[in-house]
Amino acid sequence: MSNTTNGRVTIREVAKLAGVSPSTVSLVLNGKVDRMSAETHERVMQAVSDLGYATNQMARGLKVGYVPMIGLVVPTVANPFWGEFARIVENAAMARNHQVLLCNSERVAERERRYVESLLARGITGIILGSSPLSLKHLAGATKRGLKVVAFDRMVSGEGEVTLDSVSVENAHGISLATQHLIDLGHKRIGFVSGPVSSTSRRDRLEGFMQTMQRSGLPVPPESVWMEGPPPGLPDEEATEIGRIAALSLLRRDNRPTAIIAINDMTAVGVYAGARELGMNIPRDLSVVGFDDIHLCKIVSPQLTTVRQPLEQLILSAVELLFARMSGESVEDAKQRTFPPSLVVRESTSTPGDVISL
Amino acid sequence: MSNTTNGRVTIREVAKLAGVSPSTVSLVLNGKVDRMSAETHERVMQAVSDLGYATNQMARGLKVGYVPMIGLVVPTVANPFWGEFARIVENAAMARNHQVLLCNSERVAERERRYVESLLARGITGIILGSSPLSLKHLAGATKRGLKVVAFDRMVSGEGEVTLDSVSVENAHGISLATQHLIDLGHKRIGFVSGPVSSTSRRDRLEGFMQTMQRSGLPVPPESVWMEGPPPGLPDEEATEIGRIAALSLLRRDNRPTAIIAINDMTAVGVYAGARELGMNIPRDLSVVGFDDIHLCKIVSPQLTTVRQPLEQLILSAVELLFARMSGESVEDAKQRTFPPSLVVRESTSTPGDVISL
DNA sequence: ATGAAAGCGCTAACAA
DNA sequence: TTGTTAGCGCTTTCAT
Repeated sequence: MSNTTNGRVTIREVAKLAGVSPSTVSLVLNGKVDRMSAETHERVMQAVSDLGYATNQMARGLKVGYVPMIGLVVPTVANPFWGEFARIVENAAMARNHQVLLCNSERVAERERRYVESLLARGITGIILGSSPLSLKHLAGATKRGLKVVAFDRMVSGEGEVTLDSVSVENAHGISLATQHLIDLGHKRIGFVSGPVSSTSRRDRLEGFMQTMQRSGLPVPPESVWMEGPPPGLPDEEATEIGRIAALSLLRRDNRPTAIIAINDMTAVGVYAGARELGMNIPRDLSVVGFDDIHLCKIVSPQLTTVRQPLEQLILSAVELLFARMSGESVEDAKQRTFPPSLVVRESTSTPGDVISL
Repeated sequence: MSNTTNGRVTIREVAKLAGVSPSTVSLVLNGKVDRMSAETHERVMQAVSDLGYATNQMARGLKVGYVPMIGLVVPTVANPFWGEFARIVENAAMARNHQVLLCNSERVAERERRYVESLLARGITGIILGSSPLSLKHLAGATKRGLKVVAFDRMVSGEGEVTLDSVSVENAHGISLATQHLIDLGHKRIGFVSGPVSSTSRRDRLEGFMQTMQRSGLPVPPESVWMEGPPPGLPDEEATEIGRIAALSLLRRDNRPTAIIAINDMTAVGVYAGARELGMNIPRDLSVVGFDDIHLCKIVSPQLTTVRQPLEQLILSAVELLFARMSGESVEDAKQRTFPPSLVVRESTSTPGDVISL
């Protein structure tokens, strides 16, 4: 295969073997073969495969100014939702011959900024932003220098803010589906467990909840919506922990809710844990609904009723948008694509029973 | 900040501002300041920060032949175990100023090979192999060309095989802990759910099970060991599905096992699902133990008894080994580090009750 | 203690 | 239709 002593095969060796110049090889490699003799083309291809040549991406990247990679910034792939997310992004990127550089922001803006800076230095020109603080000021420098980013949270465009493309599910509508489902079952006191409302998607979900309750004339006492952050010294899996703590708090109150809507599935599973600690049975004593529809929903007991986010579609759309931007295609500015959610009723919701006393 | 029209700041501009030559700037950037006047050093640093200079990694990589990145190959980060794994690897790499390029092999060797090929082309010189087919023939080319790899499965060194570094938990011992725990509780018919024995870690776990049973004089009828693969058209989460199917099969037999040991936690959770489908209660009707101790163990109900793998330690050790190899430090050949597992008893195991009839 | 020069492997005008 | 040439931005001898 290789005939160099130590390193990899270069374009010159291919050229020599094929009896052409390096630039001709480059032309072939880059598909610019319109006005090339079929015979030359063939010879080059042969040499490439004989030598097992593969383009040195560092050299190519230096020359052309970019590299076939995209960045993926998520809070942490230790959370199964983001794990699934990352997997789908990777496959979509692979279909376009790109690889993905994984960045777990751990939700700290400074870390995110440093990551983005380093992506730029590596010649990456586009990133997918899974979730991010409400403000994107820390990314302003990068976007100004040409970094394309498409976000999953629809971004607020405040003053001094970057406006950018986004793809998202209709969050408010999704939650309203969930809320209405519970109301239809007969629930009147419904809790909402969110954690910090740190993104537009969270804000929209909360809003959808409030509006639907209001529409049905049901009161939402402030104590029934949980927006506290994770306990300090957060464990790796903050979402479940928030759910657990929140459930403990909400369910110990007089006039406790008979149902809880969680901001996402992992949090809902945390609510399961909290309710169990109090000896409650789901759904008999408490109905729970989540958001996202991760695999886990079908595994936990009882299977979780949730709002399905068409994740694959969303991501495919995001990746498509990103590649359009990266290749300089003109896309109307700051496109916001949204997709419809759907309610998936499983076992965790039922008509409210008698409220058990603790 | 930047004073170029469009692109990034280069080393020449820094040099100009500092009134020195580009090579001096490079020297500073690479910490070769032993015999440099403090004053020059200072001026360069100042210019770097004034201009917000950041090294172009493509150019640097081209020159030096490698790039501050490591590859991470796992079956799929959609599986929470590998998600946690990836997160820890990323943090460890970050501590060494490296980033990680994520590769979901989906357990297909050809895909793995293509990935590794492309990592090489990008100037990556080291990878962590989370799990891999038993044979590593498909990586022989890459290792021959200098790629360093440390694996999590201890690798068989058959003929024509690559021998490489590995870090792993004492798998057989871990399972023997689990098996003995069940035996001590009074279980006599214990099932083992593995899925395909495709790696040494799986092989070792199975072995540990067989030996411990034998030591106690307990028979292991072949039907009580499940080694079938995922159903064709595998869903994204194969591990849980294997567990579910296996449980369904094992538990429907006469003389069904009163306890099941699963090859890992996700599979154990799948066993939960299967048992539930049959109306069984865990641990009353069936004891279950897993392996790994992922976060989920504490979330599911009942909390899963499992064998804890000191994942953080393992990964830190692997990354350390990898960086030693990458920097050409002499490490004895094909180092195999192993770490001790520990049993974590939670709620999913108890003394066997009467065997319920289905 | 610092600078000049060469070149990593590739691509893209421009020439031929 | 193909080759020549000039860098991309950086590091690294080798001079000074």
